[in-house]
Amino acid sequence: MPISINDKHRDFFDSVFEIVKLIPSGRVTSYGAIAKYLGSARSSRMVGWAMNASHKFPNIPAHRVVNRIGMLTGKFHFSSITEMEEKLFDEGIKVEKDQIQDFTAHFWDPMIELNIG
DNA sequence: TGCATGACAGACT
DNA sequence: AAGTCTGCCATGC
Repeated sequence: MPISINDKHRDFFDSVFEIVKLIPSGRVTSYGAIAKYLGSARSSRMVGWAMNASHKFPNIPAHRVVNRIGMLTGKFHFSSITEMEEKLFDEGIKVEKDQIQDFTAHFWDPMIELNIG
């Protein structure tokens, strides 16, 4: 494995990736929401770290994860700083000055969405 | 080994 | 209300 993720962390990272993969196109969620869903609400920074590592894996829509106020703080970690915004735009999400417009309407909360049913 | 640093968030002042 | 501090925990130097 070229990635430096230890076994004991793989679970957390994997869980994060699983959730991120479940985010529907055109929807977004936050680091904190994912952390909370995983039972460690205060480990949102680790979710960010997981997203950093997510680029090494396929099919992880990291662009659908932003901070709690809908700001694209992670855009610098993409191959180009406009990639994140462009991908969101393609999914129908408008971004103005790194801020997702009408953020709450696009917000996808795993605590809610993954608990129904 | 110790200290600083994050794609964060919430508490506190 | 806005700025600061703290928890989280893996990494890098």
